[in-house]
Amino acid sequence: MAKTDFARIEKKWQDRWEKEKIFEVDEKSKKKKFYVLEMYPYPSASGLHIGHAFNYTIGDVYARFKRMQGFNVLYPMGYDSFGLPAENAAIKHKSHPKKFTEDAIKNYIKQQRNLGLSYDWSRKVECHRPDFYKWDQWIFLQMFKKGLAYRKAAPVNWCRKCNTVLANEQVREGRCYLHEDTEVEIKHLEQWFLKTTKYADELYEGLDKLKDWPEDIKAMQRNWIGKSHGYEIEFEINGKKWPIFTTRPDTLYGVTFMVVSAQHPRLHELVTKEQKKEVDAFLKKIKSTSQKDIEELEKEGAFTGSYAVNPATGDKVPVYAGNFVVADYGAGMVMAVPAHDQRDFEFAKKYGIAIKVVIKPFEYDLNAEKMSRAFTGEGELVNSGEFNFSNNKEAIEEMGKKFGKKVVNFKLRDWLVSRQRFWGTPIPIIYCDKCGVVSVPEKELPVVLPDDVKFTSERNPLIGDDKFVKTKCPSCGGNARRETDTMDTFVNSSWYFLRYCDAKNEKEIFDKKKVKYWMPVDLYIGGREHATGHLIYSRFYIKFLRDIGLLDFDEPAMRLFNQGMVQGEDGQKMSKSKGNVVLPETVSEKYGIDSARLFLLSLGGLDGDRNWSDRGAEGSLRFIEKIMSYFDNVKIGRSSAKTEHRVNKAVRDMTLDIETLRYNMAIIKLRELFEGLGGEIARKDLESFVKLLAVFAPHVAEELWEKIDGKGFVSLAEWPSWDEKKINEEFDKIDAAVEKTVADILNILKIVSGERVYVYVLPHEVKFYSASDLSKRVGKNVKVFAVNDKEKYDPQGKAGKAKPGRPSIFVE
RNA sequence: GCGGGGUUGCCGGAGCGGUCAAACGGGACGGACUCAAGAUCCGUUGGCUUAGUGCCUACACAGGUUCGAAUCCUGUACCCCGCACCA
Repeated sequence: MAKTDFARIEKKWQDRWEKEKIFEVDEKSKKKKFYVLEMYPYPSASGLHIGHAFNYTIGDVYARFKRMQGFNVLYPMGYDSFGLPAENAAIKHKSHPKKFTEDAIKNYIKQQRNLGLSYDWSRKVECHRPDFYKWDQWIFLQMFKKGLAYRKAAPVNWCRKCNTVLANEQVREGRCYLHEDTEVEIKHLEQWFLKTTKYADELYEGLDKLKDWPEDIKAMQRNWIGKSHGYEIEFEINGKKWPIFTTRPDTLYGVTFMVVSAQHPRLHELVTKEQKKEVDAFLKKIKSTSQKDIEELEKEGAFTGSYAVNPATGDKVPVYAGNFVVADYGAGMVMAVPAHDQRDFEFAKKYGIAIKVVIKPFEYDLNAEKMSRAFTGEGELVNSGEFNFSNNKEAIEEMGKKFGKKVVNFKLRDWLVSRQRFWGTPIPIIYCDKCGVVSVPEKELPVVLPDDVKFTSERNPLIGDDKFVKTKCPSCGGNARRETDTMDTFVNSSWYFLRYCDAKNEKEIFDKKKVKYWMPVDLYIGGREHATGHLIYSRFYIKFLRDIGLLDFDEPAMRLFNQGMVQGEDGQKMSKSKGNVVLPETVSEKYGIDSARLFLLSLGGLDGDRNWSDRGAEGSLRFIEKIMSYFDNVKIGRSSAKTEHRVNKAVRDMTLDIETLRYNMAIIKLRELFEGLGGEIARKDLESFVKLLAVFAPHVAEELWEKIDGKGFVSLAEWPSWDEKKINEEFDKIDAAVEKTVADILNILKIVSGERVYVYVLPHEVKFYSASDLSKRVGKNVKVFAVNDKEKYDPQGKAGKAKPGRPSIFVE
């Protein structure tokens, strides 16, 4: 289909770039640094599809652009190579996940190379390699020392398909993030956690400073961290103080019962002998309810037999165990005000608990007996002792302070990092009967995953591997055993971008000076799905590493960009089962990868979804082929003022468009510029055109650069500058005038028939009107005269009607 | 329920106070070239009207601000996406 042999051109330039190592960088440069990063991929066995190509092309264009602008650009690639699919494949084929992983990586590299991505491959990071995960373990130990890595028994999310626990961030609507059909079960296990909550407030407040992060991502993080201001109020139960968290102390006089979470660790303290049976039955019932039904779940509970003393009224109110109270939010217990909270209302109705109105709506009265739902609006306090008649909203602060204290609460939970799987970073911990939990000494790192283990679907093969498990206690030298859980793979991605700065360091996690030079990331590109996972974890890691003195900045990435999805031609998500997967190899073969890059980038804003389209790719191919044939017989000489205007304007506008990631706009301007090239062109202007093209279609641009004897690689050429003085909007007006004249002629030709067209132009405008161009455009024989031309043919005296920018026309 | 973002011509999608009946691409249609097809080139693609004009209706809907709105404000409807029994 393509006339040009793109495969040849692509290979030629990819080989040269690689041979000359032109994209490799170091910190010694005097140039200003720029760090472009794409989220590193999990190397899946199925390889890359065109959507990945789109993703990486966004970064590649930017890296090329900044490089040409004279920045020292760090643009690395690596692999998030721990994870379940490889382990599952190993189980299935009785092999080792390492083999699957490394094969997949090889394939990825080959594919990415074929996309023409300008990575510095010398900095490649693969997190399944001991030289990388050693530092995962090292960080873990630093956290352990500071008490930020800790072990606790807790209700945790368990996916039976993954055969492991999951972090909160990996549970979506009660289901496993990897298995949409699998409901997560709650188990009570002792697990390792990282104390993300230590930084909850900084993670929350820091979002305001991330000016160049998308609003929706920041909103999602705010939502996830869930900072809320409220009051802690103590209720006395059986002589002990039990604090609760509330945002509505104004309703305190309306509390008619309390609800403690069914998962509350101290629930048993509240259950009396008489009620034990009932509570146990209730707990058993909840356990068998699947997570998914929770949305529709009716509020249920059981009376514990205990009573709490309302600090405002001194009244004793019953304490229930309930299924709608979250154990680890606030205090795991709530005060219930059925008159003014819908959940409490439903619960009270079900169990026949008193409903006491304490807020009266301004317009009418409430009757507790007759209410069909809770009143949650604003009103006037009643039945509230000294606070009667005040506005409930205004009373919040005063009542909160009187009966409790102001506190801030977060939804964010500590990060559960233990995984009961093999293919992850081993947790560097040893259990000794005498000394308890002991960390592996730093000099013994890494704790390496063994190669010779047998995989079964039953359990983590490390458990049965005595060579791995049996060890000596570093503290007392006695017999001890290693932790067999590994870490969540999101641990690796929390800091991999730091390792790129000093990927081969064997002595330390990284050279502080190098990281100081490159970090933070200037542009980070990746999917929106990482909003509340990776993008929070990595922010947390940065803050921790800063606090132990390794870093001197607060946030990993200054600017974040979430690309849209590339769907199949049918508008559906690409998947093997739908048969709509588009592979970069196929595309390259048909259109050349440069056409594909150009097409994908020109389909609209980069953050929107787009459908692959063979037709569209053909359109881009046509454009590239036209460019190539233009260069076959371009006349290099002097540019007209108009050409200079066009080139300079395009350079100016495209520079801004690329800077702001509006590649689609830049490509349109490139097309317009090309359409306007004609006649002689100065070498400098022609070179500018190739440079503008080079970021989008690098192989073709290199080929053209060579053809016009450009110096070195266009990939390293200096980004064109523009001269504002050469930009003269008059030229655009003239173009518009010519267009208008064409339209006028065609309009007249619609009404009258004629073969010869005469155009009469004011003398100083004659040079803008080319008879041959006009003839071609209107498909008739056109003659152009100056109005003062004595020789002109003008039988009807039309010439006199010509105006500036508006020639007169005669057709016969 | 809370939060984020949308709604533009046949389609995708620009435009973010006048120069807009609205970029660019795709599709469709007409023409040139050709024995023919393809490729390429030119044109049309809201309606009426006209020797190159003028007018009407248009950027989800309804109002408002303004000399002037697809663009700003308010409300309504619909759509997409996150989070969600968070007290």
